[in-house]
Amino acid sequence: MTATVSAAATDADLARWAKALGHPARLAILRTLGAQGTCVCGEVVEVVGLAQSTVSQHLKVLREAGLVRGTPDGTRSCYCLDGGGVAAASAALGGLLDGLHACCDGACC
Amino acid sequence: MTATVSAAATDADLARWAKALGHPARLAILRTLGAQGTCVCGEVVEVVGLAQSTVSQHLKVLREAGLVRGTPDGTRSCYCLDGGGVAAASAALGGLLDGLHACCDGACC
DNA sequence: ACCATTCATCGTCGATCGACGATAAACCTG
DNA sequence: CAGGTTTATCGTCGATCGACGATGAATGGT
Repeated sequence: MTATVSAAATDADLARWAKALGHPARLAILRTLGAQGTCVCGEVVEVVGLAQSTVSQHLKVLREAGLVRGTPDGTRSCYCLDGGGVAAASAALGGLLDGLHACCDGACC
Repeated sequence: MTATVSAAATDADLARWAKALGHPARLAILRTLGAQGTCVCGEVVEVVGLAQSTVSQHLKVLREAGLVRGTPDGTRSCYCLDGGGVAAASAALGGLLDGLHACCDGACC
């Protein structure tokens, strides 16, 4: 089932994912999309308590980072988590962080 | 050992960690610190190819995010990865991303 | 004691972010 | 077709980022 998670992630990819995650509002949006399965922008607007245009901007950032997919559905827009993107980001970030080992566990610094 | 990794990470913590990771230069710095066990700012400067003041700024960001520790060592500064911080960030980010499940695997969006 | 080295900080500059309101486009509904 | 809804985009504004050079403080070496 690990379809496209194996693509080597560059540092630019890592940074893009991390940057997209680096804002509380976007975390709230991701959680909202994941928890409720909510797909409608309007509901996200209510949950995060920001202006509709601001939420739209954050959704755009998340979409361009590949963490969220969205398709227009009539007058509304259906936004979902991009499972592949989330998995790739998780693997890449986890791999990065877990691959780091401190040179000295509290000894030298 | 893994003493304080269990502290509940807030969204603000998540965002701070992710933000600190959201820049290629800082990823390079982390990798440099991890790979070589390098502790001296000057070496990091050479590796990442940025001005010394810029690297110092990035190191400050990483330190304030809790991913790196640094102590002055004579005229130099000894910078190391903060194993606890890195582990906490990894656990928190991984937990967040792995806890998200798409409402529809490619079906609705 | 003097000088060289190393690093942190300051000031600056352009670029980007984050928020908002306003507006436009697309789409149902009556 | 007219009116209402939903969303994306534009323009704006202040704040922050990211880069640099210059400066200063602390230390080590001669």
